Amino acid sequence: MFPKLDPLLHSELRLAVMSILAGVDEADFTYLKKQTGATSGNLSVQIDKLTAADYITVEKGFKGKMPRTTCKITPTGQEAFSHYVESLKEYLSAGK
Amino acid sequence: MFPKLDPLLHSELRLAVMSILAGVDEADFTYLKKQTGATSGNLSVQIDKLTAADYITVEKGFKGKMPRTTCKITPTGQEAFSHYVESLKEYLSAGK
DNA sequence: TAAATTTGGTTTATATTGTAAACTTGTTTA
DNA sequence: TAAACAAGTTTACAATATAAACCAAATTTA
Repeated sequence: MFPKLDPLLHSELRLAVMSILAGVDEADFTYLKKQTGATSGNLSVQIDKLTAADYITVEKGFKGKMPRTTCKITPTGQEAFSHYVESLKEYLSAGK
Repeated sequence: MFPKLDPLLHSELRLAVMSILAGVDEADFTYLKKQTGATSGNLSVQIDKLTAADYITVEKGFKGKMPRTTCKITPTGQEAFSHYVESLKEYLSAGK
C-alpha cells in the first residue's frame, strides 16, 4: 500500500535539485543555489550524494577565469525521479 | 519557486499515517501498524510527534480487556496535510 | 494453575541525516 | 596591495529516524 520512498530523493533539497535537473539539459552550481535558496555548503554536500548514486554527473570547468560546476541528470536519475513521483502519489492520494 | 516543506509531514511514516487518517474517521494503533508496516516503536514515536503538533489526537481506551489506542486527524492536521500536498506538487511538476 | 506466548504498546540507544559555520582558493575592485 | 567577493569544500553539530530492548496485562497451553 505504501511503497518505500527512495531516501535519496526524499529530501527537500535533493528533490528540488533533481526536479530542476529533470527539466533542463544542465544547470550549474550557482543557478541551483539561486533557485533552491540553499546554502553553498548544503548544496555541495547534497550534490555529492546525488553524484555518488549516479543520479547526476558533475563537470568542473571554467567560465572565463572563475570555476564552474555543471550538473546534469543521468538516465538512472531520471528513472529514479519518475519512480519516486509515482510512489509518492500513492501517499498523497490515499486520503481520498 | 520551491516552497518549504513541513518537516513534520516530510517523513515517510508520518506521511503514511496522516494519509490514512485523512481518509477515515479514526484508526487504531494496530491498524496503522499493519497498513504502514512500521515497527511498534517507530509508530509510537511518530504518533507522539503528530500529537504534539496537534495534527492528530489520541484516545486510549479498552476493546474488551485489551488496551486500544485510537487516532484521529484534527482540522489543523487536515489543513497541514492539504498544504503539504500542494507544496509538494510544485516539486514534482517542476521538471515538466 | 503455573509457565509460556501474545497483544499492545513505551523507552532508550544508536545510526543516519541535514544543515550551518568555518575554511580554502583564487579573482576582482578600491 | 589590501579588502571584498565568487565558488565551492570540509567539518562539526544538531535533529531525525529507526531498531532493539523493555514492560504490563491478557491469553493460551502444558
